[in-house]
Amino acid sequence: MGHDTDSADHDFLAELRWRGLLHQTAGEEVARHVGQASTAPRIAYVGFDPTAEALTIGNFIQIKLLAHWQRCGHRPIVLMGGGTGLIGDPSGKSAERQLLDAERVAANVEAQRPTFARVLDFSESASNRAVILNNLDWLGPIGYLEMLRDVGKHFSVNQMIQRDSVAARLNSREQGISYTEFSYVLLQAYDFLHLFRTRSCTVQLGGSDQYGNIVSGMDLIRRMAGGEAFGVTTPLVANRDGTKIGKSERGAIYLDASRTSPFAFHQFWLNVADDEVGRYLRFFTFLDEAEVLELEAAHAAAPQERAAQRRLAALMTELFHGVGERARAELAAAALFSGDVRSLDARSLREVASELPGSVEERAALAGEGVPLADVLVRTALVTSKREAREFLAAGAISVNGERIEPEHRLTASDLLHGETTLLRRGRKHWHAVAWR
RNA sequence: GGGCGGAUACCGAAGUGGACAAACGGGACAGACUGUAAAUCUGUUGGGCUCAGCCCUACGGGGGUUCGAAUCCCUCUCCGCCCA
Repeated sequence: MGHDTDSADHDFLAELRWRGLLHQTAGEEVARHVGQASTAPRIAYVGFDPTAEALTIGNFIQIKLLAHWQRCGHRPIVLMGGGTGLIGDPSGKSAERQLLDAERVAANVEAQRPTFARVLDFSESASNRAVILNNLDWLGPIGYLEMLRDVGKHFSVNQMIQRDSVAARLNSREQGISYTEFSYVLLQAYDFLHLFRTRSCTVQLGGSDQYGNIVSGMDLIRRMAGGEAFGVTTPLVANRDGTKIGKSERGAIYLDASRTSPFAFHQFWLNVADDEVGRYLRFFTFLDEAEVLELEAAHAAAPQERAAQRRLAALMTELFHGVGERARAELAAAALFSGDVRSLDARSLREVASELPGSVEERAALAGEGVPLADVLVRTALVTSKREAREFLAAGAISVNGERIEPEHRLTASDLLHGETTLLRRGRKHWHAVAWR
């Protein structure tokens, strides 16, 4: 099999197509512009909305779009919406957005930066190295009159109100749409124009909800610069049942270790459903088609091995958290899911415990009769009330250090691992580390 | 502006003076079985306690009638439908 993903003779659209990441293209002969080996390297951008300080695996698809672009020999631009983030894109939103203040947006832009470096090549030596730009740099200084006169002139309100995202809000009595959000498309179109003029950027990539914004930018480039530009969108990636990818019961999965621990991140991928794992491999990893097909075949032959999920989890964790964290996550997973935590040595135990939610308890409470387990449980995230704690205990859902215990169990010194920690578990998957001080 | 109907737990939805922390369905959580899967079966699903029992808070908000109110009355808010 060819590991030729870095070579420039790869066809970007074909790459997206087999992965199921190609939704629509916009522009005449887009395939010729971006596709073949014979064409010159092109420049494309994706806009990112800095409404959160951390990116989720949902955002990763868009970053990955740029990565494929780069691996096909083209040059990617990450456009942080420091300016547009102050306004808010109405696309795909059913309610008016909360406006963020400029400092918040600036902070988020900075916080997101390192995540991009994990996926894109920013090295000086690369001829097609990625760059990060912030549209506040050009949207900030622009004057209102200038915007209305030079850019607004080219937009027809008649067309703007036809757009689904706008029409839905216009027809909604409760929500409505503010003039601010209504005008959003001018800014994004202007971004594209600006990048076309200053960076020779001719392609905008994005999710399918960005199609309208992208086409508006292409129009503006034609009208104001007499140039030709193109757009490529990805489908909305969702699970087969229509639910959003990347939501666990604890909320979104972030790419940043401060929001989602490497262990939780690893677990997320490991728990992908059988009938989704093939799509996940295509969507999220850089494995080539032959490797994916091979993994799928292996998985179909022996689903209980979950080779596909393991590979997926390993690749993703390594990509965002590095080899060391991946190894730690795998070690922790092996110990926790076998339930065999007693055999861990002190160092491994500490590492495993550090991957889990934890709390600190008074060591003195363990003396003599000890402390009722239920009382300790309420202070963990495993249960929400003492009543619930009793319920789980009665149902046999709670184990201490990997072993089932009686509902009336009291924690004593004998429940300490290496004299310092007790690992509690609810059900199969929910762990909590108690440190005794 | 007028008329009618409605607001019940995470969601849908019963209940129309006491046996209601509230049927039923979905969801969620847990147990069994498994592969950290799916399906299936079982249980739980407001909070507290000295836990086969007791106590507190709850049926849109506020007030009232009554020994007793999710249920009756007044009022406010919001939603739906019809008429202007």
